[in-house]
Amino acid sequence: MLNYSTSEENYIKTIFHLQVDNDTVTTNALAHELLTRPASVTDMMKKLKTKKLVQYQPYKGFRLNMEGKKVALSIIRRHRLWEFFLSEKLKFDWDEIHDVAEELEHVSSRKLVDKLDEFLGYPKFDPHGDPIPDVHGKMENFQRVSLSALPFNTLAEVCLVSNQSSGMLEVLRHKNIAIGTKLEVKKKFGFDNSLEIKIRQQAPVTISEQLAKNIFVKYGS
Amino acid sequence: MLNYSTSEENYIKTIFHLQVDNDTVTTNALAHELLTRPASVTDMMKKLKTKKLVQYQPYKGFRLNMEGKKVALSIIRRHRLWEFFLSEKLKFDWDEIHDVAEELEHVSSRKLVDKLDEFLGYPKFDPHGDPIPDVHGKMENFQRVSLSALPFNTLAEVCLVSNQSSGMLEVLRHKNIAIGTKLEVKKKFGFDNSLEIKIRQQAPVTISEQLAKNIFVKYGS
DNA sequence: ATATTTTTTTAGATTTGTCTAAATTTTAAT
DNA sequence: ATTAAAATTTAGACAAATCTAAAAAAATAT
Ligand SMILES: [Mn+2]
Ligand SMILES: [Mn+2]
Ligand SMILES: [Mn+2]
Ligand SMILES: [Mn+2]
Repeated sequence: MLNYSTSEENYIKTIFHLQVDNDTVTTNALAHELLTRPASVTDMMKKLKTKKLVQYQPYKGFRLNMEGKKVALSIIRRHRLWEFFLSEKLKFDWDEIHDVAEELEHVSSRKLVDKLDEFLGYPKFDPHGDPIPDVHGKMENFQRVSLSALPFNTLAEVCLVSNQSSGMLEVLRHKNIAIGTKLEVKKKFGFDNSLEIKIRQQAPVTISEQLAKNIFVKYGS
Repeated sequence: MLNYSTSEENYIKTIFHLQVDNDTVTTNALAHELLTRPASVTDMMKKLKTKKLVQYQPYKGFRLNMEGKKVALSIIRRHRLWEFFLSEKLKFDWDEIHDVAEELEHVSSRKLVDKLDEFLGYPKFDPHGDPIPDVHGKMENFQRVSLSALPFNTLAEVCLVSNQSSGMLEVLRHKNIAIGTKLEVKKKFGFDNSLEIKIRQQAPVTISEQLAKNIFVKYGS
């Protein structure tokens, strides 16, 4: 895989994210996302086309091709591994890691990334719950977050309980929650950050903030 | 402290290293060191002068001023902390760390560097034995390396023994070596990498490779 | 179907960092 | 003191990445 400039990488990565939702990516959308001007996007699309990373016909929008997606995944891999490092090892707060990772992701030594991955224990998800691509670009196709970070009215499945104390297990059994349980969050009470959740046919249940933080769910396509 | 471009930082750092030996740094020396052309150096010196980081009069060479030195030290701090990280945590070989650190040093988040420093346990020396500047730019003014990395005929002082086993201590006592002993390496036998060392008035002694690797000495201005 | 608005592209300029070739200054040699 | 050589600077060009303003194309509205 060739080396690309920081600017090229930022374009490639952002196209990747945009084309998940929108089949074909528009000049304006990309310009808006990258805080740049449509004219700059057009210039870059010409360049990425000659480098055979995107399909692009003037006025018709663009998409990454196979090679483009491979490059994008390797950038996303670096970004999320660094985010994990910053959060897990350096104890950064969640809201501080993104901007730093945005710079670190452009240090492109293959060996660095793979050794970092090993050092971190091959994590599968970054601190935001987004899946981390492995060496081959493969990753889980769902998000994994704590219940307190799950968007409302989104069906999700319990996949992990971080605190395994007997007290925790007791309250889980009482509320009818176990690995594999499908649920959604209906409401949050700002007073104590407790959540009202709904499991299939059952009546709504209330969950404390502490409990919610220790229950991890997966959701998404 | 302002932010500087990668290119500016590489110039600043290299001037710092060159002006240790040479009182005033020349255009050619810097161009040679940075693998660039003298004309490019002149251009950059004009810029660094307007940014008040160097003293520079055409044809007279240049030096970093106080602010320039401060910036240089913060770049060297980042460089050496990352080298330590790569070697200590990611288990890179010594000869692979420099090029990667050359890139990582330009990620300038202050918080990142300070948290990395903390994570690493505030190391005082990088894997090459070069001192690491602290948050305030202060550092030891000597090198610390294992005896096997000490240049020939350089007076040095034993300051650390990494292996404290009784066998180790026995052989050290027998050879009259202790913390504070002043010595120099005279010769290396390629066959088994053993070293001939000289302690003050005493007759020369031979030291095995294994032993040499565990004895650390300090030397330099 | 035409006119209007929005989107996208082109044309031309700018900034940063680099280069080569030529001019200038300094240093060294005769 | 001249002359030759070396070091440095200037002049002018170029590539990368960006911008503004104008032109062109596509989408929308009447
Ligand atoms: Mn992120
Ligand atoms: Mn980025
Ligand atoms: Mn560097
Ligand atoms: Mn080093």
